[in-house]
Amino acid sequence: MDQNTNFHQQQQQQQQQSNEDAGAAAGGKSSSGSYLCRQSSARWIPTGDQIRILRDLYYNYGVRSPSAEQIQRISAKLRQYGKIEGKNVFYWFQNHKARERQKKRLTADQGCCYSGTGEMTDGGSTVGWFGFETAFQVTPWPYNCGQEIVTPATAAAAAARAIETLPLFPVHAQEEQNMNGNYQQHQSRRGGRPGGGGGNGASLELTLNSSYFEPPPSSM
Amino acid sequence: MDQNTNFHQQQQQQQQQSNEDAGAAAGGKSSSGSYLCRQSSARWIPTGDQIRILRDLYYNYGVRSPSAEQIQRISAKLRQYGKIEGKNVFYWFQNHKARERQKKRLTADQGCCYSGTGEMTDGGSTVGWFGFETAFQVTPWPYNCGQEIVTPATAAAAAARAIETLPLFPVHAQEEQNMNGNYQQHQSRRGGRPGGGGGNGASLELTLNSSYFEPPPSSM
DNA sequence: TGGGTATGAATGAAGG
DNA sequence: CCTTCATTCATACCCA
Repeated sequence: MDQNTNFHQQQQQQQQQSNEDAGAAAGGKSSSGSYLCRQSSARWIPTGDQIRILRDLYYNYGVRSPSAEQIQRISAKLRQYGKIEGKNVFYWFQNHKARERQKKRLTADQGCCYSGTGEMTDGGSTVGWFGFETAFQVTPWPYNCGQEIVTPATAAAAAARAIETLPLFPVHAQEEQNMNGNYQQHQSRRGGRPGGGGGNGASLELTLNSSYFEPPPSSM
Repeated sequence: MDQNTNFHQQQQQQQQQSNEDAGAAAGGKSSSGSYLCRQSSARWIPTGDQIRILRDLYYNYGVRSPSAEQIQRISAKLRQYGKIEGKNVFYWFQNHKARERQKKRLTADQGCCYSGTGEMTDGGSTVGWFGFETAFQVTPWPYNCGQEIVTPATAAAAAARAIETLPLFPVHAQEEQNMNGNYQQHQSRRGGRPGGGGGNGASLELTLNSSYFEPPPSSM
């Protein structure tokens, strides 16, 4: 029982131990197209190493939209760590990029700068979102008004060479596997006073129709 | 030990049978003896008011997939009732919609169970992608050393208007006594997730551009 | 205490 | 590209 041992990683690299997953590839997918029961993983479940590499390519080498050949190369490479297809790599980059943008879009925009509502005091907590983060590198996202991923030019330049030869460093795998999980959202006092405190029901009706049109209270 | 002492929030209308405002009392106590763990719970725990509003938007106003701007607005609004981030709102709608659908599907589905589809024997594994890669042949090297990324926080003004003009809460916000009778969610607790860090250590250096991979998907 | 359920969060895969 | 769907994991929280 790990009770509070909070060291569980946020990320879930579910199964898919090593290359070759039981059944799935072995033609086990035939029979039963029933949606109710998934006979085998219909979808690719990246292994920790695969994710590590992909993330490295993305953050350290600036790979964002690999071309077909690159995808082939990458997938071939990653295949060493588990079953994978080109489309998986393709989708991975697409999703990763899209989500990064989405996150940005959802976290800050109009206001530019945090609002002094009092709750948002924590700078880092608000940006938990996906918690992407290279295992080693850093990609300090300029949250807030920032609107760009830095990715040092060096890395970009290196990317060119990287892809061609795809160095891919020897993934030093061990220790932390929670590359993705690490966000610490302190939502401590979210309930500063939730409705319960004192008969919320009634007070609610007014708040909505009024504020919705106005800019956030105290924001900006 | 009272590990978490989760005093997150009161209210947790699982099945909102009684009422959200019911257990609101607890709020307010700050800092419990909990150490070692962000008792603040890693995940967002909506307050009764927040849920009420979200549900109202969902059921009474048909909001199902709010846009980024709407999400921001909504979250700003809900922030009055407790800490919340844009992603929370985003996920809330996504989950709510998905689950409603799933439920419906599960209950109304039993009649048609096809079994027998999946004609795709084990063959298409690696190549089930048809000409996908070919289609992407278009850009050999999209990323020059410059990291494109266009400004995100731009074209959005138009969409923003949507929510502003939305009817949004006339004055009565509640009464969405949810007509759901019983929830019957199946849960396939399959667990798993091994691999994690353990073991690779394979040196990953190599040269893909050589000829390790199959010939480039140059047109099919 | 443990099981069960509800639900937040994450992400692969597509659709448009 | 952006949005949406489906699935699954993780966890809060209830109840027996």
